[in-house]
Amino acid sequence: MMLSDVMEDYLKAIYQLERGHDDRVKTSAIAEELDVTPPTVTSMLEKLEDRELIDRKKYHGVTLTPEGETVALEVIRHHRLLEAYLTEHLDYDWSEVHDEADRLEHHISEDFEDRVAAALGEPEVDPHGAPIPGADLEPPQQPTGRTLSESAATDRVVVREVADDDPEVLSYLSDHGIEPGVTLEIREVAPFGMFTVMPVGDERAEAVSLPSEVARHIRVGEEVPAE
Amino acid sequence: MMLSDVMEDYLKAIYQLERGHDDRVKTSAIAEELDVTPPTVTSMLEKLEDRELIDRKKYHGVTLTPEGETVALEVIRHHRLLEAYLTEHLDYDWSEVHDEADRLEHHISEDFEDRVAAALGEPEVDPHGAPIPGADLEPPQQPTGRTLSESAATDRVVVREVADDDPEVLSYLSDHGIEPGVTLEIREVAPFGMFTVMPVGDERAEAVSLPSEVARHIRVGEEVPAE
DNA sequence: CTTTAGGTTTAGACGTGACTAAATCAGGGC
DNA sequence: GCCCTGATTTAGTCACGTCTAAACCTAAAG
Ligand SMILES: [Mn+2]
Ligand SMILES: [Mn+2]
Ligand SMILES: [Mn+2]
Ligand SMILES: [Mn+2]
Repeated sequence: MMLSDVMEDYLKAIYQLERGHDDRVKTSAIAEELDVTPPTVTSMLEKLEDRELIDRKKYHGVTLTPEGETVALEVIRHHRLLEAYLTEHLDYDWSEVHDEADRLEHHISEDFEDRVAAALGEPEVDPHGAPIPGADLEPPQQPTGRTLSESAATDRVVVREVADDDPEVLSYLSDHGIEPGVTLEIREVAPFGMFTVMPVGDERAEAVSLPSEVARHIRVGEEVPAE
Repeated sequence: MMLSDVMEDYLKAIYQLERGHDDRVKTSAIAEELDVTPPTVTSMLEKLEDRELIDRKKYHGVTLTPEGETVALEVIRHHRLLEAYLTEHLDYDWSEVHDEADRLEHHISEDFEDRVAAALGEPEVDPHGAPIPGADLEPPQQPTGRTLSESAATDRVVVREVADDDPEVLSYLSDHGIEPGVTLEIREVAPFGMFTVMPVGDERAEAVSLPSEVARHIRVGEEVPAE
């Protein structure tokens, strides 16, 4: 089955929207995600349905079939391995890798995928902390923990994942010491959802305030006691 | 100017056919090179002419404009840098890199190009011995020397470039000790154009016979006296 | 139960890059 | 100098992925 890169992007988008708890994914959600109009999405969904990559109920959204999910996971594996490779071996900053990976993900061979994975030592997470699907293309388990925006003042939390693709936001965060693995002390939660946090362990760190749109994309977990 | 990857492939093909001494490049030559039908080529040439990337005289072929040549050189730089990177850093054999590079060349950013070039130390040739255009995109000078098929028996020559893309042929050649840098002793030139050569300096090397189609793609130069 | 607003699909169009079949041109042979 | 063969272009078609405008369905509000 030969799929265009556009089809791959639709399947990836549907997968990610499904994980976002919209268990049936709506036309308008896909249109927004991929920045196309709803009629465009409808016609693409018809093609994906013909190929049995999605289940569709007219007017009531779609879900991926197992085959569709496998394709999506393959694309996501490519994407995240590329992001990891670019930061590890080509000196990219984590804020810069997304767009490059988003184009290349459709054009690398399975051989390339294997070699990149080997060069990295079969990594389990990408530079943003997102899990990289294994070569078996089983769905990685849903990340545990909560988002920063669901946390309370005075909590101490560890950043697990920063699920944002905007380079501006990402480089702002890393400039202020926020990246996966860092411990944060939550100083204040303002009523309009502004979180003020303080990276722990860095002498020169200062408190940073993050609006809820940003806090919502930061997944955090419990602080793990030093082993 | 936004160019599709298909347009880039046409410009690259025209560039390479121009270097092959067809100073005006014919529709049929491009069709053959890119494995499409002549009417397909004609309609693409009309588009490239509209964008002033080629000069076209109906029924009499095309030449690249300076702008078209720059695009072609950019694509070729991508291609050859990728080939070099894949062999140097991802453990590919020189016989395997062509197809991978041929797809990726259209999808990497200028930033990626720069980082790959830096990681390789601004290399001047790709793994097949072909010159890599510089970042300035000036045309590299035409390679000097002659092809193996233009050489005579008893000559000792150094392989400069193996200008073949077929992985089967390339891995056959490297299995028999023939790759850029190797010195060959020409043992025999059969009347039907079969060249029998012997790699010098490798104990276990045996003589290899190469038909003229293969010998024509091997560029050789004078043996350089050890410095 | 009816209305209506908003989301979805249908209808019709367009540009790209490919094809086949048919018309046309150019250059070599006579 | 005319003819013919082969290369090239024209003409018409198709699949893809996108769009806008219009029709249609659903579900929530009244
Ligand atoms: Mn993509
Ligand atoms: Mn990522
Ligand atoms: Mn290519
Ligand atoms: Mn090469």
